[in-house]
Amino acid sequence: MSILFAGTPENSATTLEALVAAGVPVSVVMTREDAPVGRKRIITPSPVAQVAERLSIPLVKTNRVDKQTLAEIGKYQPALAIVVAFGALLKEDALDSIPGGWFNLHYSLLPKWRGAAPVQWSIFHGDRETGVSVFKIDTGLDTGPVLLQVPTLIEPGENASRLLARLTQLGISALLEVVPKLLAGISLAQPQSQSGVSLAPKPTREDAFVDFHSSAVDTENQINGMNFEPGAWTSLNGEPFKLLEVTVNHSASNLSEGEVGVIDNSVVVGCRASSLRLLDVQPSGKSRMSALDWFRGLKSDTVRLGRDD
RNA sequence: CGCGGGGUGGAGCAGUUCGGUAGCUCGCCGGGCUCAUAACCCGGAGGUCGUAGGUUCAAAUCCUGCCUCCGCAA
Repeated sequence: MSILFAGTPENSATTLEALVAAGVPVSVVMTREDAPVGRKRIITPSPVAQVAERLSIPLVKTNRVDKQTLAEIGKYQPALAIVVAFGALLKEDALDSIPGGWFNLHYSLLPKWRGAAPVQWSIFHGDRETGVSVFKIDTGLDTGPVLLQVPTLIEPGENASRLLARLTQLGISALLEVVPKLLAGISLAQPQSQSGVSLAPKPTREDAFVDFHSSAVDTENQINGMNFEPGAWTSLNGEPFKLLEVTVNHSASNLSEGEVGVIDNSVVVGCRASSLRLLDVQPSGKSRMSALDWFRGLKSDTVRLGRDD
């Protein structure tokens, strides 16, 4: 009895490594093809590929799960497949090709936030609770019956990167609970609820643009949800300006929306009827820096963020 | 060779157009004031101006190569 593990990014690689360390019999790994990374566009194997190579597990690199790919995978005769952020949809012939079926680890409490970016949108919309779901993949987008869900509270000020790190660990424990049962032929899948469905498409750069016309709470949720992928940003003198770490400011301010000032030794920007403290920022062409350092080096005293002049 | 912005004491910046003795806001160290302080006052340490070469009486500044950080775009 062995399994196929399919995945691509960092959190998927972490999961693969943990499963193997716990004794899960992974006989073959599928990941996306090497892709250009960074400004220099250096062709780089995915994090999952790197872990598979280090662990000497057979590796199949492909961007589409077609007949040829299925044939290659078939050589290893996996009893079932575990998918953690692979990055491609599976068609019916693929789903039928593995006897035990394909199972996905998804970072939300389905049917909420189906799609590519559940972590980002759960924070963006100010959810208090999220979690992980293990479900059996069908031809829909994250619509299959659920085997196990583990909830967790979203912490105040938690951004998508930090939440993903926690959910990765939670997901590992969920898989370690489910996979042995699946290998033993035990499966207790429950259909997803018809109500409470929401979609979590990959955020656009526009989704991550901050204009400070919303309340400080909503703006903080937007920034934390969009960090660090694709990255919350606003505009400063027509240049992009990244907002890396912020928190709601609870002391009084009379700053207008987008206006920046210093209050109680911290940099504050006005939002609708409220304000936000800037902690870490990144001006265009510069490395990240503390907001105080940034403000100290400015020439002008009147600074306004978020306008598209 | 995709477009673009940087590299100046520990941090963030000015100075470069028009070469001529290293500046600002902080931080740090010491002292003072204060019931006290992240506030205020006085003093101090700390810089091969990314790097290699070139031009010049003289280069942070002008010319050339290289290294490196970053924003877009992909």
